[in-house]
Amino acid sequence: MTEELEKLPLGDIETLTGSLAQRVYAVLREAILHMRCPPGTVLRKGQICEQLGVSRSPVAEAIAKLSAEGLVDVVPQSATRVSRFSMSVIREATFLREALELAAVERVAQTITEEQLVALTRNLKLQRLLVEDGDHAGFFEADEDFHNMIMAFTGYQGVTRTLAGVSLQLSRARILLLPSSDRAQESLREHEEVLEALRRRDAETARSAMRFHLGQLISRIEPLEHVHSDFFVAQ
Amino acid sequence: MTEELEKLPLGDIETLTGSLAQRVYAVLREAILHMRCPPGTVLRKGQICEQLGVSRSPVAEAIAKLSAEGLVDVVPQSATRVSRFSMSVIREATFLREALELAAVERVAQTITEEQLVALTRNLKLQRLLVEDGDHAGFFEADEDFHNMIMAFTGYQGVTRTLAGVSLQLSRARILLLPSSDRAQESLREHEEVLEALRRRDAETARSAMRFHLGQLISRIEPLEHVHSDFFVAQ
DNA sequence: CTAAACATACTAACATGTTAGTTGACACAT
DNA sequence: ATGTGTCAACTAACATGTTAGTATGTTTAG
Repeated sequence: MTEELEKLPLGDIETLTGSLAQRVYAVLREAILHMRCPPGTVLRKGQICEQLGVSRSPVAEAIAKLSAEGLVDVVPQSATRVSRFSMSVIREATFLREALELAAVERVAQTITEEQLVALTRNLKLQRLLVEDGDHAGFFEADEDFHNMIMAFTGYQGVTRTLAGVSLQLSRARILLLPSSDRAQESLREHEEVLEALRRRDAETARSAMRFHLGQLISRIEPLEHVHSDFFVAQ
Repeated sequence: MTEELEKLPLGDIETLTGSLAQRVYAVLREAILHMRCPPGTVLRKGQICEQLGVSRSPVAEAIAKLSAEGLVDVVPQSATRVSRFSMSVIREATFLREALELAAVERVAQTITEEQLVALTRNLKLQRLLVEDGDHAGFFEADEDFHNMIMAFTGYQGVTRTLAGVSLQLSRARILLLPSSDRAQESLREHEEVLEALRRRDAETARSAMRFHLGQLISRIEPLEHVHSDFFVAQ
């Protein structure tokens, strides 16, 4: 038996700024969200320290933060694991995300400026190009940008951040959907309907268009529980 | 000059459970939320360690958590202060709270059971008694219970927790309103209207009744910026 | 052969020593 | 009197030593 010392697939800490603890947090979070550390992976403090070349203090702080966000499960005195998906947590996140995005789009419909409409229009043009090129990953990003822009247009700086925190698990699960992204076309169409309603300052229609659009995600995530059953908690 | 060694008004750590870090966090958080450590108070790690009889590690972890929640501001290498109120943060929290509570009440209107209606009715009876007794603090609690019960009735366990995190600053500011709580009467009336709509399973009316009710708070908080200007950040 | 008890190795949690950045006071030049 | 530079004291951030709880593998009793 060769003692296989598996290295964790972590990014480089040198390229980041901020305190050591923040950088360690960013590296771990990125690896978890992009599924390079799949659910169930055991994270050992000692190993992380060695690999990143830092001491245990900043690592402990980073893990505490990840634990608060629900990205890792800490078993006291024993082990730390990347948390598995839980359908109930995902359904909850869906509810929260819908609540926030609907409130945002309703408000933005009443306050949106010409410049903001131009920016959204430009983003949708980009989305169209990416769909035509079949660039799934690119579309994924532009899609997130579209939603984030609307959140930002509420004028509340922290709302985007709150949404990000709330729907962390959702974003993580979304990555699993990337390979089968034939939905981009429809998604684009739904985005256009939201924008169309915003152009007309029609809050009610914007709301229902967004509600329909967001409703598509959960029905695409639910089958994953069986496809990737090892990523989900036992029920 | 007598060297005044001001003790922080912290609760006792012995009475709590969980890891040391969790207990330290709970003690600090409680002192901040109840304004025993008013905004601007300087928290020194060394002092906290000495007073609670713990080492710096758990204190550091606790402060990191409070910092993430925005209850304290850490100035790197220098000092940690209890954060001051910021009207823009409060307005943001108001927006988020409204988004979540409206979504919740809308959903609950469609799913509420008889037992849940009974529980809410009982809570409102209690509220009425407390108003008649002029027990402001008691009403404050029953009021929070009412809202939390509705959140809990969504069936999403984490939603109540998320709301609590989101409207932390709001709760803190609400404490300042306690002395002048002649609004309890009206507040009770508004609660009754929400419950009435829930009884009829009328989601739309429940939503607008809740929206009206929540809208009252921000207009009562805004004047505080001038009354307690030392608790707010300079604008 | 099975199950329980014990020993061992390993981990997170906690305590404490060390480093480096910030602040504020005071001296000094303008 | 005022603005600037230096320095000392203090703080959070980081590193490392220590403790205690958990899991696992082995041994031993039934």
